[in-house]
Amino acid sequence: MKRTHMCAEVTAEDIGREIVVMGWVQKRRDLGKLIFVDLRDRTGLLQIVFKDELDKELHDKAVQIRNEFVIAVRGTLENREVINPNMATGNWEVIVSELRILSKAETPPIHIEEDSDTSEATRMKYRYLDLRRPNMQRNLILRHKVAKITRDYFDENGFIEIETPILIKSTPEGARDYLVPSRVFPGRYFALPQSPQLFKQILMVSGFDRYIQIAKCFRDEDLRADRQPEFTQIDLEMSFVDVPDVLEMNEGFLKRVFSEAIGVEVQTPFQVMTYSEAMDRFGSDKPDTRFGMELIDVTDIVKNTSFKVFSGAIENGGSVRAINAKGCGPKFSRKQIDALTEVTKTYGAKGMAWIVVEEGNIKSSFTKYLSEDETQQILKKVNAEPGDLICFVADTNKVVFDSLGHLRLDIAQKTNLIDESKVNFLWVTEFPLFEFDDEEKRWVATHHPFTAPMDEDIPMLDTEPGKVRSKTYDIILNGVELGGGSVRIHDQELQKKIFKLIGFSDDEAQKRFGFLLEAFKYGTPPHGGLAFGLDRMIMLMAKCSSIRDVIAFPKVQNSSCPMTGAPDLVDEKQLKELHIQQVEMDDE
RNA sequence: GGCCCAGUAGUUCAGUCGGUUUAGAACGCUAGCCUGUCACGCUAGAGGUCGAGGGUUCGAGUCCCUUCUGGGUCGCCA
Repeated sequence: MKRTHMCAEVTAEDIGREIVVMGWVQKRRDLGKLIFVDLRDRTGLLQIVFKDELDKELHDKAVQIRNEFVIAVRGTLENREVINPNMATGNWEVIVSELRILSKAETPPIHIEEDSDTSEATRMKYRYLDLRRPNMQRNLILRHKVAKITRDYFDENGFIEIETPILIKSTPEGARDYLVPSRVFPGRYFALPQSPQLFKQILMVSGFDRYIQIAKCFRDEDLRADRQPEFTQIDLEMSFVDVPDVLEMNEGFLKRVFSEAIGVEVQTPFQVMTYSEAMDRFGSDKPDTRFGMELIDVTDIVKNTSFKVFSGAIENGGSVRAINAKGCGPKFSRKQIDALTEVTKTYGAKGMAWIVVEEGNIKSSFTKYLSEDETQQILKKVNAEPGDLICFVADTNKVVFDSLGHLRLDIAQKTNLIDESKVNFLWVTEFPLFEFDDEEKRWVATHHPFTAPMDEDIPMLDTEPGKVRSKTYDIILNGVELGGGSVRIHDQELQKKIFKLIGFSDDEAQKRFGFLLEAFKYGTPPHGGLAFGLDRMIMLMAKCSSIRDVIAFPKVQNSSCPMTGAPDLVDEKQLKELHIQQVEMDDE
């Protein structure tokens, strides 16, 4: 038998024709002398019918059919006696003349249906069954579409797709590397790439002008709902560009891919916000701009207050800021406000001060320590109205931003403040070039050591490196970091200066990135690029809450794969070839 | 490494204060009946290491300790 149609692709024109369809048995309804089977393939369902009166032998065979059997049927497509309006192919059915049971099936541990409520553990172990579910199939088909549109768009804009190696040299900064032992060189290791960063810059030196790759990347760090140890980036790099060129090209890409893949039309150019503005207004470098509740700085008002929690934080160089949860006063009990305090403590706050505004009265955890004037000034500054719940954190700026930024999201979620239909793209730009690493007591590159400083900030490299802004940009969608990149340094003298600032001696720089520095000696175009997290992009497009749902075979939280049992022990012989000896671990 | 949630039939769950003969329900599964079902229906039945180990107790699915598994999160992720 040769298949003529996919299940859901039959049309009215096929009525009366003999067709052959193949697939899995979704559901069997055995009425005795009449058996209905819903046959499923990638496209959907089609009802097939076995009638005892037409062919006794065929009917007896059909009695054996069970869920998830793989069968092939030949038959005639007919109009149904009773139409099912809830089914795409509900007008028709196949009157079967020939049946082949291609494969039997045991009762599956996962029911194949649109919304499974099966546990993650079972889904991961039986991933092949989980992937039979229509929504999982849709997710992976969407992923395929996005990959295709990506290649089309960048191809049309002069980008060349080039593969970079998976076995590379370890570069110590950044995330923990996955290592691969060398058989040929005892004691030496390849690393798996955390991103193709250095290779794509070298491709610019090679003159390819524009590079694109849908690249697998690896980072040996702990997992999250939106983080897997191996993940996929849409990675690109362009020559002879500055920041606006990169932004424009990628806005075009996002506009196109959202339109073609999911029919969502977005306006370009996107909103652009500097890092410093994002932190100030939202306490986050990836603000969700679908709602307000922005941070309000009350430091000036309480600078000289006798309330030590506030004045002490300010004396130590910190600040006091608030968010006003409009109308949330009556919605939160004391117990729930305590829960909000716990949220802020997660991010290092020592506590949270609050005011509930009532008609002609306020309830508060702290205003008794303030003067009447200070309280009134605060209420005015935060635009307090009856019904408002105002939350304050006083600490270092880092803790204040972190805790209030997350508290803002937490309250918005709890009170359904977020308009889920919004698609808010946002560029966050001008991240600081350096951060001070308290442990190592030195400046480290915020993005990576090849990121260019803003031209006008270059003079500050010598005086105030912490204030130097960089030519960086992150693309944020509804509070999720979708990607980021930068314009790179192409000037050798400037590069040397940066290395020096982050405490790399010439020797060290040579040892770590020598090949790149060597390449830069032979004529380097100005260049910059960006990488999108493909998994996250698909997750948001498919409205999933975990990237596991858009990856065919993801890892679970401890980075293992329950389906295959990886990672696993290997033969002693394999280890010997790789010059690896197992060391007994001490249990302490 | 820390904190939080969950683990009882193939699946999803209920199981009260530690005590009610044999740990229940729904779906699924098995068998029989059924000619227009599509949440098919009806009848009967099978199915349990209550994640594992230890402890407390006259008595543990229930309390305590340890551990495993899955999830969320902080740290981590240039």
